[in-house]
Amino acid sequence: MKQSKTTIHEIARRLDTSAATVSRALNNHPRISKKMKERVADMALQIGYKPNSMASALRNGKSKLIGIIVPYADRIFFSSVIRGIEEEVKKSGYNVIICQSYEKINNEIEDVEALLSAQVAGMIVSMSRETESVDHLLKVSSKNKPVVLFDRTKNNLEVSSVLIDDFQGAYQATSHLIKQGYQRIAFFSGNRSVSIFEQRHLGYIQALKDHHLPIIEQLIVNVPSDVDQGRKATAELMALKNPPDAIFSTSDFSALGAIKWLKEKGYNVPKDVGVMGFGNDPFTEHLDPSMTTIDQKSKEMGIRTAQVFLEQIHGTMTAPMKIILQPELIIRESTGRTIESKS
Amino acid sequence: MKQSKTTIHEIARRLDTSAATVSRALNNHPRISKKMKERVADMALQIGYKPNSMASALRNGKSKLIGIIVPYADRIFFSSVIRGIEEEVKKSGYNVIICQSYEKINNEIEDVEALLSAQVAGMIVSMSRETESVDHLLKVSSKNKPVVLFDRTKNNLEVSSVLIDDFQGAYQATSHLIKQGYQRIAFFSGNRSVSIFEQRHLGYIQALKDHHLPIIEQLIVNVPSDVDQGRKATAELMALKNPPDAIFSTSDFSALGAIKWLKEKGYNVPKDVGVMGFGNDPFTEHLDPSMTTIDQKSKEMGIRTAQVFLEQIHGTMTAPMKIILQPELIIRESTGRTIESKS
DNA sequence: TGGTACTGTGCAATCGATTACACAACTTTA
DNA sequence: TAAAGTTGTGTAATCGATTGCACAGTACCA
Repeated sequence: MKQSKTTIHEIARRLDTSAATVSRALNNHPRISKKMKERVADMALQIGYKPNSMASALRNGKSKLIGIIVPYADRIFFSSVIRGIEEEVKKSGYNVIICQSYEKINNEIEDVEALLSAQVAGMIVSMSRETESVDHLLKVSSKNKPVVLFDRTKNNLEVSSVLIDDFQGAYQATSHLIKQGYQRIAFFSGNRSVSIFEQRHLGYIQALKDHHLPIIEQLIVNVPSDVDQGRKATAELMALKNPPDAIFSTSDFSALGAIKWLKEKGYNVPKDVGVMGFGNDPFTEHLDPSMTTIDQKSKEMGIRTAQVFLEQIHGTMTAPMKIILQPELIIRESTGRTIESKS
Repeated sequence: MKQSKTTIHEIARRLDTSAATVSRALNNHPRISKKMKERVADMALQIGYKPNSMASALRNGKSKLIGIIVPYADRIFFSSVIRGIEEEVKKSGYNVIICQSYEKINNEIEDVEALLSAQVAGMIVSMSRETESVDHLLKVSSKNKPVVLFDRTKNNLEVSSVLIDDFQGAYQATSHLIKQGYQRIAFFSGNRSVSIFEQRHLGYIQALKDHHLPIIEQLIVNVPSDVDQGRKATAELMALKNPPDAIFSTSDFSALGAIKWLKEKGYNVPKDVGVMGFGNDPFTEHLDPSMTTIDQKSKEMGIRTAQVFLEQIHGTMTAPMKIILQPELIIRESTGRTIESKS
């Protein structure tokens, strides 16, 4: 009941002028007198005027909303990126709409439709595992709305992307294990059809080659990111005639499974078997032994992704760019075998 | 270039009818003939029409956007609630906008303004620690937009809220410790000015009383939710003449600090000292010993919060309601001292 | 002094969807 | 058969902000 409406028309009415003048005054239009601008500003403050962003978005076709699509909002990597994005775009007056694909391409497509319907200015996406084609995203960029991918991307895409250097991460991880004296390093690959896992695989291979270690196919296994799968895979590996003396997992969760299984069976981690994860999930720090892993710079990734997005918006859609962040090796106890302590 | 515009006017033009008819047809208006509805539906499909939700929101004053304000989007509890909310409201065609307050009241107020400006249909909020007054939220509900609080709330509020029964959670936790044979149970309280921590404190006290154990003020300490603070507090408690034989922390993080300190100093957890957390953060499961804690039903809380919100929207703002969820005691190793094994 | 330039403001259309009201054509009822 | 009701659709206003165009008034210039 206080103030029925707080629109520019209301301000205009009270100031006995027109809505056009009020609008221009608020937008600091050069042809409006200083005095009028002040009067408008005062009145706006007085009646608590807040612009209706939908109305202006409708009028000029550009909203201040950014759609974000991630597989799951409660996975620490994604929520951390989201945090970074929100933090960064808020400065420019944007808000973020979150959608979850649950790793399903159909949900992802529906989310894109819903976000287009909501008239977002553009989208930031980390693709579902199922996603093969990117047609649904090209449809967005063809509407002149920027699309920026992070982490989960496809190659040769006409959209920008922000990634970490998964090859480097895996390379550093493997090299670290080698320097610690491990010789038979098993590898838990993820699904190699996903680009990030393929890159990690290549980094692992390259590190072995560069250190003149043989590539043993038997030690390379496809393990989903899951504690129990990590357990199972470890059990199988350790049952080999020539079991590995270290495990490098592309996922912290399967690495956790490895550590749990090894501890249960009486192996000493890291003395008997070294274990290294990938992701630097918060739990890795608190394990016993604490887990060596690769930090993916998730919050930084969010910030950079947001920056790329804003550049695309403001720079009237410059050419797509690809930003590659360097991951960080986090050395902890689970790989802490110095060369001399090698049994 | 494909299709310049896909609006109801375009459909009307192609079907040689009016936008009004198209609008009615799409909304299944009873006065539109079956045949026309079919023709409109076909054409809509053909040109890939998607309603402009901003235009309709502008027209009828109700958008399909819900604002969510949390302290941090990357804290597992909040991201988990967000996940639940998104999952639930998506079914009704709503999207969620995420804002972070970073525990600052000023940010929270700004977020409210931004969300109002974005014309959200209502808000779901978990208040910052700093927040004392709720005026900024009443402003929203006075605009006839529902506000639902979760977890962090204030009493005697004219808005709905969804909480867990913190009193019960703490009561169960304390009782569990007592049943395990612990006698001198220390309590890491959070900031008691925050309602949830106050409730947990009361639950702890009541459990002691009901089991005829003394309340020892020395064992009740205010410890922020933080690993190092937990360490420090534990060190101080264990230096007492009569140190505790168990610690119940209102936060998993300070409980973690306790476990770490105790292990480092050679105490056996749970034999020498039992430790119990609150929150069921994912890391608690993977510790050694794994941590007994209280699950806060975060995803369920999100779903229930969303349901309450939608009821308020659709039920033309029924009276504010308060939903109290029952927490769940998750028994793990860190309190696994059976009575007979008591030294 | 007539003409050009600039300043400050208003009018009206626009963005896309919705809806009260109007009305024509047809059907039913008395 | 005239009155009343029903069916199907169109007209135009509306939500709030923006902006091209018009125009009045003043300043400046030759």
